[in-house]
Parts: sequence; C-alpha cells; structure tokens
Amino acid sequence: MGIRELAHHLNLSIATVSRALNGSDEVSAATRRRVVATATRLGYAPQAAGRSLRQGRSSTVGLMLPAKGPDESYTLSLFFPLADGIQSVLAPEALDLVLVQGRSDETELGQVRRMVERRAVDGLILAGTRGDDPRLAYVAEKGFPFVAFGRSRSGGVHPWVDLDFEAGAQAAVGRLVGFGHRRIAIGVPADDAMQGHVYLKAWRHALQAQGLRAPERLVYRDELSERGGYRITQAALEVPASRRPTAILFQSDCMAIGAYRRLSELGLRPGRDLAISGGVLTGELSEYLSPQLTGFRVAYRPLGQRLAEALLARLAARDAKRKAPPVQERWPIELVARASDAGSR
Amino acid sequence: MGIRELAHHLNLSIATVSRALNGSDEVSAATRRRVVATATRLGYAPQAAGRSLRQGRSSTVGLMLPAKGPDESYTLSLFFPLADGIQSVLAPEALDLVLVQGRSDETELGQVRRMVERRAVDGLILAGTRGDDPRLAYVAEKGFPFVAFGRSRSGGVHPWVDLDFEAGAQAAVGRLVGFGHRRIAIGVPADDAMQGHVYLKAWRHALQAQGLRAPERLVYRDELSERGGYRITQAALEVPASRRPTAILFQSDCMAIGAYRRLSELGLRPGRDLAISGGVLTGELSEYLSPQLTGFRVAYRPLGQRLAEALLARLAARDAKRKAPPVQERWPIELVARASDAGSR
DNA sequence: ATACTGTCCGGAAACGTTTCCGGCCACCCC
DNA sequence: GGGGTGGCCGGAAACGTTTCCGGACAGTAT
Repeated sequence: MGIRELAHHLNLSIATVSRALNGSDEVSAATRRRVVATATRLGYAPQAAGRSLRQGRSSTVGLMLPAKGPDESYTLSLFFPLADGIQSVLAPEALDLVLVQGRSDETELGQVRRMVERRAVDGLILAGTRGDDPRLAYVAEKGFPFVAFGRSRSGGVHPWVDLDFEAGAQAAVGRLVGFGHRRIAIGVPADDAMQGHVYLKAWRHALQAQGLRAPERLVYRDELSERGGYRITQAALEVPASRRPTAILFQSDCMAIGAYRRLSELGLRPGRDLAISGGVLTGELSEYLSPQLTGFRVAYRPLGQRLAEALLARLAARDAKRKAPPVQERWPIELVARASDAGSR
Repeated sequence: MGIRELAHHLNLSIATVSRALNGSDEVSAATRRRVVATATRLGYAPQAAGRSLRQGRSSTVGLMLPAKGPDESYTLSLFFPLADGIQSVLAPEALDLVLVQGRSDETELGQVRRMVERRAVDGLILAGTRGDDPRLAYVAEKGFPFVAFGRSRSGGVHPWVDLDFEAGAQAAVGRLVGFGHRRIAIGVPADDAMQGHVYLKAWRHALQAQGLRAPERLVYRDELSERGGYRITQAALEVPASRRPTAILFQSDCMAIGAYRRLSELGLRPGRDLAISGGVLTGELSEYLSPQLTGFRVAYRPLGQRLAEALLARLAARDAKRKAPPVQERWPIELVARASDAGSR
C-alpha cells in the first residue's frame, strides 16, 4: 500500500495525493476529502523513510538522559514525567521521541555525534549536563538544534532550562538560619555534574547573604547516591563538636536518605540532632520518611513541556533560516518545608 | 558529506564504499580499512533515512507504555530500568528505541497503527496490556513483530513476558496463612488491566490451594493508586468484624500506601491491626515505610533485556522468513518479607 | 474575441543509500 | 595456452515520498 497504489485507486497522480494528504492549498476541497477518505479506508500512511529522505528531516527528536550514576534510582522517577511532558508537546507536531541512552561501550559524545551525523533526529534535549560537557560543545559548534536541561561551563552560551538552585538554596538556607543554624554544610556530587557546581555556588551566596561564612571545610563531596549521603553524614559527625556542622544541605533526596540511615544507626534523629535539607525531591518518598524530608518539589511534567517548546522554537527558527531566541531559564522549584531540617542541638 | 562525496575522496565507487562500511565480504581488507579510516576522519555516517528507505527497515523499535492511570507515579519507577534494559540489548544491534506514548487525543490503537503503517518502527514492545487489548489484536493480525509485557485474552496466542503473579500470590498467601489469616482479601484495579485479572485468578488458586474459599466479597476493585488503596481499606474496615478481612493483598505498592494512610488515620497499624501485602514494589519506597512493606521485588532491567531479546528473535525470524519460536514466559518475582503482613488480631 | 489570471492537476526529478548485475583481472589447474 | 574460478569493484536501479515546473481549463476583464 504505497502512495502509488492509492493514487491509482483514486485515478489521480501521486503528486496530487501527496498534496491532498499534506494539506497543500493547491488541491480542491472535494479532491482532498476523497483522498483522505480512501486513504484512511485503505489504511494508508506515508512511510516515514521516504518522507524523511525527501524532506531532509526525520520528524524525530532525541532525549538524552544523564549517564546513570552508581545509584540508578536517581534518574528513575524524574524520567517518566519529564518524557511525558516532552511528548505532550511533541505529539501535536507529529514528532516522535527517541531515547538516546547508554550504549555502554560508546562515549556519550559518540552517541550524540552518531545521532547528528546520521540525521536520525532533528533536535536534541540533553539532560544531566556537566561542567565540561563535550556533547554541548559539539552540538553548539555544529549549529544543531538542541536544548539542555541543565547549565554548563563549556559550549559557550547555549539554550538551557535548569532548576533554580539559587532560589532554592536561598530558601533552604534561610529556613535553617531561622532555626538557629550557623554551621550549614553542603553535600554535593563529587563528579563534574553541573547541578553540583550550581548548587554549591548558590549555597555560598545564600550563606553570605545571611552574613555567614562559607568555608571549604563545610563542603562535602561524594557520589550522588544513598551511599554518598551516608558517608558525608558520617564524616560530618566526626568533626569536633565546636566546629561540627549542625545542618547539611544535600543535592537530592537520595543522598538525604543515606543521612537518615547513618543517623538512625547512631540513634540520632534528623531534625533534632542534625538538620537535613533534602535538596531535589526526585520521588514521592520524602513524605513517607520519618520525619518527613524537607526539600525541593519540581514539576517535571511542565518542565518537560517547556524544554520541548524551546526546542520546537529552535527547529522552527532553523527552518525559517533565522536565529532562535535565546533560552536560558531557571525553572522554579518549591521548597516543601517539613520536619527534617528543624532544630539544632 | 554524503557517501558520494566520500567515495570521490577515496577514488572509489559508492557501491564499494557502502560495502566496506557495511561489512560485506566482497571488499578487500585494505580497502575497507582505508574507507573506514577516512569515513571516521571526515565524520561520515550513513543517513538513516536513505538507508532505511532502501532497506525497508527503520532500525528502530518502539516501546509503548501503559496508558498512565490517575496516579501516574505508578509507571514512574518501573520505566527507567525497563527502558535501560531494553536499550542495553538493542544498542549492540544498532537499533534505536522510540517512545510510543500518549498523544492524548489519539487512541492507543491509533498510535500503534500509525507506527506500523508508517513503518516507523521495525518492532514493538507493548506494555500495560489489558484483557481486551485492541493493540495486540491489531499487531498479531498484521503479523507485525512484537512482544507484550503482560498477558491478554485477546489477540490469540501472542508472545509475552509477564510477572509471575501465580508464584507471587502463592508465596504471599502462604505467608499470610502462616500468620494465621483466614479471610484474605484482594485489592485489584477496577479497569481492564490484565495484571489485575491475572493476580485475581492467582489469588483464588492460592487460597484454594490452602483449603480456603475465595468468595467474591473478598474482592475489592478500585483504581490503581493511593486513593484506590485508601478506599479499599476503608471499605474493608467497615465490614462487620465476624466477616471482616484480616489481610489485604494489593496489586502494587501504590495501593498499599493508601492503606497505610487510612490505617494511620484510624490509629491503626499495618501488620498489627490489618495485614497488608503490597504486591508489586514499583519503587524503593517500601523499605522506608513504617512498618516496612512486604511485596514483590521485580528485576526490571533484566526483564527489559529479556523483552528486547525476544523481540530481536522475532525480527530475525521475520528477516529469515521463518516463524519465530513462541515466547510466553512468566518472569520470577521475589517476595521480600517484611513486617506489614504480619499478625492478625 | 483575446489576453490574462487563478485553480487544480500530472510528469518527473530529487533525496541518500543498498544491492543486483555484470565485468575486469589475477590466479590456478589441466 | 586455454578455460575456469574467485576476488574485487563500478554502473545503475530501486526504495517511497515531496516538490518543482509546466500545462489544461475555466472564468473574467478588456
């Protein structure tokens, strides 16, 4: 069932059939109705390959997830609503979403290059940015349409949407200071993940805005996982009491869970013996912990929609051969205040 | 940078270049090396569109997720490891994974048809099967390569991999009976989700194997969400004490959470006042609940791998014009025994 | 009546690749 | 030396679609 056969059925040329199906205005309304009717009746849909070969576009965009860390659960819950939001915007434009993910023996850059060179996707949404991110440098240099979920140092100015860690840190620190905390540590991923850099910087600013110092000894770096949070908490508790942090700001809830575990092993309790601020809440888990975990709630679905819209704008700009408006947006995150970051001792 | 230009660079015909890059044995080793070297140097990769047009295949498989229910968190955590496992098998075969997901105004069947007719994917992995599932009927009738994650009543015999709810129910019920429970209710989704049907049937068999009756009044149906579990628990507790269930088997942890909430509102405690067996554990949440939730742990990543392998076998069979071996497998699930399904009162 | 405009349609080229078919050349065997 | 074989390669067709270009025809203005 090709367009040729369909055209034959209709006693029309394939050109007219194609035009009718693609909404060209060079075809009469009557003919269009007839074409569309028989097309659906015979179950004809233009093959993707022929169409994209001719049009030079794949009608497809790629979503590249962060390389999963040691604790793969981190990306788990964020993934679905994000992809869902993206798709909800892509679908009306008849764009499909393909996952660009860890072919394990291939570097991330290699995957991006492969997708771009093969023209397998028209655009890319790149998540899990790093400070030095060769993927971004590549697509930016190539002029390939993309939007990053997360900032970066490399790649010059590029379009991104990122969580507003600045506002988040300010709110979280402000709350802790309100509870009387003065030695507020931070636990960030030890790798080059950009969110760690951003959060760290935001923490520094937030402390200084409160008239506090932000010495390097209050900075703990470990892997972004329960184990990382566990070890950070352990290390923090070994500091002599006079300089010991009374609160820790974590990057995300999975680290905070490690803190809970370490504390409970020692018979201590979050929010009483050590204040825990959970950072980004990646799942619904936080509210079932005891005590409930304070942290940032992120609306991932609309965030995905925003990413997709921004990419769409860039695709349209490219088609029209004009340059796309810059997109550098901090996505609001909401501090849900619960009990884990309360009183100091 | 097309194959033509590359061939010109090399003083070769495009035919030879194509053969060299595709590993044909009709090209000398020396030439192949030369071709591959300059191809990577010049950053050439065959365009997906041209290739798939000629080959009649898209080198792409689709993953269709269950239509998300009222509580979208259900599919959340399962999604990532499943997709990850699938990709780990697909990647070595140079297959990409595209998400076939809720274009909201389109029926699920419509999406599948569209993908198949447009030849946008070579095969499909269909999750979230229902008892009467038109998607399965369609692809089965069409002879299109696919594997279902979940069984179905429609579509005749089709390849599937599904959780082994039979063994799961037996283990869960056995444990409850061991604790002295006799009136063991079940809470399943009220819609046509096949997992509900299967689990229900497995529950009946498990009860009968224990010499117990499985009357209809012990069957509770509601939506697959926290709210559903909440309402089911509420309803169960309103039954006169003489006939009131002392244990409830839920479909999945998200329902069990609703039970926790209802119980705690009444000052009751899971595992003491009412035994809660959590069913499929979709996240790591269960171990942070208090008391910890008993339920089935599923290794989703290897499950995804298995699904992909099964699909690969069908694709290969199709290429070789022979028929694929049947795949109807129950995937082992492990009952992790914790405190929520303990003693009755 | 002629010229012009606008509407609608058909023929054919083009997109980039793989693969069929045929051919050249070197080699080997008798 | 002739015929056969196998290795390696080039020309060209083919995949299915969109779109350029040109043309038929009807309607309208001059």
